[in-house]
Amino acid sequence: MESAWVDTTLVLNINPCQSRSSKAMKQEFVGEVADSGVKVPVKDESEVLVEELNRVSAENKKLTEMLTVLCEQYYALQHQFNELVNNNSKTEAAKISSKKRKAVCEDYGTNNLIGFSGNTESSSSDEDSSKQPKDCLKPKISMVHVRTNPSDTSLIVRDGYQWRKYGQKVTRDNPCPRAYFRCSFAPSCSVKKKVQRSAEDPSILVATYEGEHNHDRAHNNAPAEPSVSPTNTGPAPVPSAQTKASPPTVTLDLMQPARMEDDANKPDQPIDAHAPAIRQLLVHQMAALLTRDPKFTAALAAAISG
DNA sequence: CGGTTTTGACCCGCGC
DNA sequence: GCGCGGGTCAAAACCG
Repeated sequence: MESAWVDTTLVLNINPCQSRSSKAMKQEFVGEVADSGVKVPVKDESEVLVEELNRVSAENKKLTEMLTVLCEQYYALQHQFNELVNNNSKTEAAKISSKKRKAVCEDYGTNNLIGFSGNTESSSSDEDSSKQPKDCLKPKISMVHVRTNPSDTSLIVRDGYQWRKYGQKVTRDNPCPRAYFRCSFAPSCSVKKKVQRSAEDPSILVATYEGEHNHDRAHNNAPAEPSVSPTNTGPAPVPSAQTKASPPTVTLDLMQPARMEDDANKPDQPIDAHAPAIRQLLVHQMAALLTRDPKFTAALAAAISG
């Protein structure tokens, strides 16, 4: 993806001059002259158009601002959640098994939440305690659920790190293949990542991270998805801000709104130094996704002009 | 040409 | 012991 900062202003086909053919406009003028008998100055019409253009531009700007605010809130929530997860994980970091083979503590079928569920090995949830494998003591494991476009068949979850795919397998419980990735940025980094589509909802990618990165993100200025904390011990959850393909609705998979209250109650939450860049990237991505969808732009243009 | 992806083969743990 | 299935290896293909 391009790294350059791009204006996030939505380019919508809402220019009244373009939406109306010149022929139609001529006829309109002729009709006005014929009906009233008084020539309507072209200047007035152009003023109306300019006014309309300004109004649409203001609307456009407002939408962009709303998007930015949304991204900020999303980032703040994600940062807060990741910190909580990391704090909980440190208490259980001692539980590391050298065993190569691990039973996978994944429950894709019951977990449809979009977002980040860290440290599934922490077994803090009592519902899994009964069926938890006995050797489920392994390096830090976390899961990230990412909503993607269902038509997108790639198993790529961009999280800011550099991954090298080393295998793909079709598992029994899921017709979608599972891809295996290894961190290729540092040879000493043994973090692995498994990515598989959810069996229930193919639009959801489930990424399972094993291990901890012993390095920073691959490229700090790279157009990667915002990592919540550059020195995070776990994976960086990916903002799932994809547009739904078919309906002209936009689904932003953000955290529960109730969490915003928690965020407001903790003003001393440390803010990542990369936050502005991340926000910009988020806005950029969302805007790009939205503007790429002709249905969305058409619907938005209709809504604004209507 | 070097890094990445693909893909079939192989390894190994687990259940029967 | 055997078969199954998940995970990994490694050679070939691909790509910039």
